[in-house]
Amino acid sequence: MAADPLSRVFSALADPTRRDMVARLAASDATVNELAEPYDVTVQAVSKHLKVLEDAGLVSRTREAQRRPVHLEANVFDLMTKWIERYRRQAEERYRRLDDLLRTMPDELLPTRPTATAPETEPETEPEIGEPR
Amino acid sequence: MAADPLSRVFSALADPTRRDMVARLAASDATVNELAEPYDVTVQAVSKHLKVLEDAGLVSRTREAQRRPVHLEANVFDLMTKWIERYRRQAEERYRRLDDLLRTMPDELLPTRPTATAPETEPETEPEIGEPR
DNA sequence: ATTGTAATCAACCAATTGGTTGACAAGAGG
DNA sequence: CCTCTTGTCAACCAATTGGTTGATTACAAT
Repeated sequence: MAADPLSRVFSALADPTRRDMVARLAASDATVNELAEPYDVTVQAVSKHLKVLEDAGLVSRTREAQRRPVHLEANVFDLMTKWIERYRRQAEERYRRLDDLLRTMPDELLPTRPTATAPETEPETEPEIGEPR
Repeated sequence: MAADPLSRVFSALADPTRRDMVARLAASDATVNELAEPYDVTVQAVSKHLKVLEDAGLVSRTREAQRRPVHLEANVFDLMTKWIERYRRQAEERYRRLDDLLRTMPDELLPTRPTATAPETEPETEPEIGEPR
């Protein structure tokens, strides 16, 4: 159960049952049994799912008598949206630049894609990347 | 390799190597060998990673001579952001309502959390949830 | 003290995952 | 025609995952 935080969050939400639990927890806190009720799996399986969500920081459990109400920690969503928006924006910026280039270029100069990386469209800036492995 | 589209996208991004590839593809298209270069795994492993990204719709390959340049399809990000934003907003809305309630409630009426689901803070609307499984 | 309820722990199992090596297909260029 | 480059396919392997059953912990209530 190693892995960086971002991987844990993405991985936790890669399961439909877990996503459904998150969706329901967005409406209100719930106990493990309440959460387990709609699914046709054992309570133990749901408990395991909750452990995954908890390890990802998406959920917290505050013990209260013998019940352990589960609470959604929605702020962790920011981790993902930040990552996604960063590269989405970068890709869009890239399209915009390519569009500009094609629009201002005389038709007879349009290249027939000599290689995959057209030097003009890729200024080779930003040597740093997201996560170096 | 079944699973719904959303699960595939989340799952594809749950791997650091795959996320790094997406990050680099946001800057420019690249061939499989170019992509494989920074990582100390075989080209075959990278090819497998690309298959996962392709199945998730995050990436497309257009064959071009014997090279197959890989291209990022950034629009698929919307699938995730839509899902995330929906429940993030719902959770925030819930906090807002709870804050309002506590602020307008006379101090001596504050309950000692009799059960996890306080009826006043959870109007029981919206019986439909994300994905019923 | 006994019983019941809520939840977790432990061991096991089948399927999936991320990696490997080795063989192969498809072009490009001599 | 041969060879090199680029990439995939196939079979295998260890580790992880999502599920099960059975036992156990921790309270509450009778």
